[in-house]
Amino acid sequence: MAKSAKSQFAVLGMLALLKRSSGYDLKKHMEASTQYFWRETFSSIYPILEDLETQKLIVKIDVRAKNDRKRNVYRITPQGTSVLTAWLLKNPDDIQVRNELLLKLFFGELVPTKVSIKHLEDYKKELTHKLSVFRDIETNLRAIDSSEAVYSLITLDHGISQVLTSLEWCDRAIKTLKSSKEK
Amino acid sequence: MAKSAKSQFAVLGMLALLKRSSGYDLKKHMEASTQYFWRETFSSIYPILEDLETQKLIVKIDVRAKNDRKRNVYRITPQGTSVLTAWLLKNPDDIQVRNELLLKLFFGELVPTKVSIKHLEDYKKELTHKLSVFRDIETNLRAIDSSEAVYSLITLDHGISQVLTSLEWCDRAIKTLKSSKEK
DNA sequence: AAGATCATGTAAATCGTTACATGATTGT
DNA sequence: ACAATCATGTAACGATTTACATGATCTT
Repeated sequence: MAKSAKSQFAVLGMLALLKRSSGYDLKKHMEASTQYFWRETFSSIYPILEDLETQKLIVKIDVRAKNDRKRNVYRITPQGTSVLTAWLLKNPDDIQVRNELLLKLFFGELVPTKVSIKHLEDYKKELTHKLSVFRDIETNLRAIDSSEAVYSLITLDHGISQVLTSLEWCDRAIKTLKSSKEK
Repeated sequence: MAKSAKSQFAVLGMLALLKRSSGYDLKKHMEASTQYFWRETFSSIYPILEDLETQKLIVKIDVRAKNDRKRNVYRITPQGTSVLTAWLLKNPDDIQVRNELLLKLFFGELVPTKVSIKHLEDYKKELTHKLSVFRDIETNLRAIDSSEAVYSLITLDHGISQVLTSLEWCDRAIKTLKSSKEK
């Protein structure tokens, strides 16, 4: 496996959780769970599945139950599990963030104050939407036995608390900009 | 300029703020200010400066004051300013996040609980360090006239509040994992 | 004299996104 | 019949990171 290959591990891990899945389903599951901290596209998933199969970390299995569509369903192999586990044990690398909003705000003195305020207000809308999506996911997760969803709830809690903090920060920033404008 | 070219705008914007700077100084300034939400490497900065010069968005200026080292100092041109401003007005794209810690936590059920707890505790250390760096920067910014540093303070406030929230989240997550372990 | 830091770059590898392409099946 | 969505891929491009490379100047 390549040096970094984070996408490969994302796919391998999802497959380990799902037990058996096609590339298509994998994507759909990620959209409903990891979307806000990790996403993959079909264009990355399919080649990765081939790669993983070549490395014998996963195998294609024949499931063609009653009138099922033709699709490539995979499961993880023992080798795959051990490669995945080794990665999970390693201390995660630093997240390299690139926040375009913050960059534009940092350059704020180069444009009228109202531009920065506009960006912040647009961002608030996004955050509010995100929050409602998170709340829905939370409701669904709490409906099933929450002890089964411990890890989902932890990552979700991260998302919710970050969003709430961001909303408060937006308000503070808007207030600061409005008052600095008056001077 | 290329379609996205966010790095180019980061360089162009820094140059606009600094009035005149070499690639080297630009990098140093970014390390002291935007590092936690935007970073560039020398390998990207130098080619970008050449590019921007070719496009006449910046010009090399001759500063060779008393025994100064030889270095390429640039300033932004009027064209550069207008290209930069146009970009600053545009609504920033969504941030595409990839958080490896959250991904590993999401896969937490595949490894012993203590592994996830370890990751969280390591992360807390990082966050604590980051917080102390932020506090130092804050002290320095408040020392100079804070009305001059509005935009720096806003981005810094973002960093500090995110870190504080993350620390609280870590504690909640660790607590949850410890209690789920007992069952 | 030596080590740190200033200062600038090139080349290769890696990685990720976007656009393109195709066809089957299901629901209305 | 038609639209939506299931399902899988390829190709091109764009962007970023890492490794490599070099030499000057400053500090101790």
